[in-house]
Amino acid sequence: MKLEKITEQEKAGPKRRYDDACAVAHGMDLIGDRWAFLVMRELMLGPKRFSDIREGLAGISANVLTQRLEGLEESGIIRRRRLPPPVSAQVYELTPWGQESAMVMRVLARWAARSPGHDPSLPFSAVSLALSLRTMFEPARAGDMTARIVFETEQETLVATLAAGALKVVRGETGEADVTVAGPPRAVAAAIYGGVPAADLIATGELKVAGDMAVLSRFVTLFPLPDKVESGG
Amino acid sequence: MKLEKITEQEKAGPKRRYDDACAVAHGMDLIGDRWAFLVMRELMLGPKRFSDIREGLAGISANVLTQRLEGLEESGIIRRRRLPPPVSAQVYELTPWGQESAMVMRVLARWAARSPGHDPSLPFSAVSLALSLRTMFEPARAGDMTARIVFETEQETLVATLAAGALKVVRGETGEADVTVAGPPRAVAAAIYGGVPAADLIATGELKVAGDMAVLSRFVTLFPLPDKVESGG
DNA sequence: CTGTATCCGTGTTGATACTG
DNA sequence: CAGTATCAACACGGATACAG
Repeated sequence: MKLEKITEQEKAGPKRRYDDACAVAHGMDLIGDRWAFLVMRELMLGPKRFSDIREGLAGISANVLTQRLEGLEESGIIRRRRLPPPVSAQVYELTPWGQESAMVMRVLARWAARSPGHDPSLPFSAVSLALSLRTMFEPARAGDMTARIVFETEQETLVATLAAGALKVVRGETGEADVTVAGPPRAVAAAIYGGVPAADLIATGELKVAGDMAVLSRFVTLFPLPDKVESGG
Repeated sequence: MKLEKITEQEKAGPKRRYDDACAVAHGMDLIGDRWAFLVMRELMLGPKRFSDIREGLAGISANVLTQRLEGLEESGIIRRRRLPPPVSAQVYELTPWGQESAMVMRVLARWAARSPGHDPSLPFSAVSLALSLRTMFEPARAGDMTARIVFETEQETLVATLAAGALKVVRGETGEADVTVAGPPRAVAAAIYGGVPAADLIATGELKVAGDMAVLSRFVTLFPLPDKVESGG
C-alpha cells in the first residue's frame, strides 16, 4: 500500500506566514519560527552536525529541529553538506546570505541586552559566549593592544585574537596563546560582563587560568554592556 | 460557583521562553511571539488604538492582539495611555526603549529584502511604506536635494521631508508640499522599488499626482534595494 | 465604539519512544 | 548518529458574546 505515496502536503503547504510584502514581516517569516534563529546562532561559528546543534539548544526536540533545518534550507539560509568519506557525517552550515544574518543578530542582541527582563543567570553556552564577545567588543577600548586568548570550555575551545583594533573569535584551533582560560562559559561571562575579578573566580575554582594574567585583566575590560533601560521604560 | 476565582495561571505562568542567557535568545523571547514584532511595527509611526493596530495586521484575531499587547507591555516595550477626555480612547505606544527596536527592524528588513522568497506582490500597508522609505533611503544619492512630498493613501497620510541629506517620514501632518501623490501604497512602492515609471502609474489611474513631477522623478531614485542573493545561495 | 472574555476547530509544538 | 512516529498540550484564528 505504500505505492500510493500521497503527497497532499506538498501541493497545499499553507504554512502559517504573514501575508505581507513588508520586509520586516518577511524577515519574521524567515527567522520567527520557534527555535529558528537559535539554530542559525548555533551555526554562526561554522558547520555543525544534527546532534551538536541539538546539544546547544536545551529543550528543542528532534522533530522540531528536523522541521527547522528543512525550513531554513528551503529558505536558502542554511545548506546541508555531506563530509568526505573519512568522516561519513552530514553537517549543516549557513549559506553566505545566512551568515549575513550576523548583523541582525548583533543588533538584536545589543537591543535585548538592555531589557529589564534579561536574566544573565540562565544557562549560557560556548557559542553564545563567542558571539557575545564579537557583539560587545568595543574597538576604542582596545587601542593597539594585541593578544591571543584561548577559552577552554567543556563543549568547545574558542580562540580570541585581538590585533589592529579588531577582534576575531573562532572555534577549534589550538595554538600558542598569551593566556588560556578554562571553565564554564558562565564563569567567563561573570569576569567579562559581571565585573567579577578573575582572581575571585580562580580562587573559587570556577576558572583556571594559565599564562599572562595582566593580558586577561585588560582583555575583560573591552566589552562594555549597553546601559539597561531605566525602570520608567 | 464563580466565587472561587481560581488564579492558577497567575502564579505559574510557564510562558514558553528560551531558557538561555544569550541576548539573542532573550531578544527572540521579546519579539519572537507570532505577530509581536509586527505589532511593534504598527506603532513605529506613533501611538495607535486597538482597532487601528488590528486594521494594519490582516489576519490577527482580537484575542491574540490582546495577548501580544499585554506581553509587550509587560516587557516594557510598549505602554498604554488613556487620552484626555475629549477623546475617551486608549492608545498604545512604544516606550523609548521600544522605539530603539527600529534599528533591529531596519537591519532585519535589509537582510530579508535580499531573500529569494520575498514576494513584493503581497499586501502592503502605509505603515510599511513609511518604514521602508526610512530603511532604504540612501543619503549619498540625495546630495543636497530638498523636498517635501505627501503620500495620501486610503488609510494614512504620510509626509516625507528631505533636507540636508536626511529623510524624515511621519504621518498625519498636512501642509504644503512639492508633490502630492495619491494612491495605494503598492503603487507607490512600484514606482520607488519596482522601477515602474510614475507616468505609467498615472496613466493607468493607479496613482494621482499633483505638483512638481520632476521632484517625484528624482525622489524615487533615492531608495535602492539591496541586491538579491544569487540562486546559488 | 473599543476593547475583552469564552468557546471551539485546527495546526504547531514538545516529550517519549522507536527505527535505519 | 540522524532522524521518524506517536500523542498530549498548547497556541492560533474565527466567531460570538459581553463590558465600559
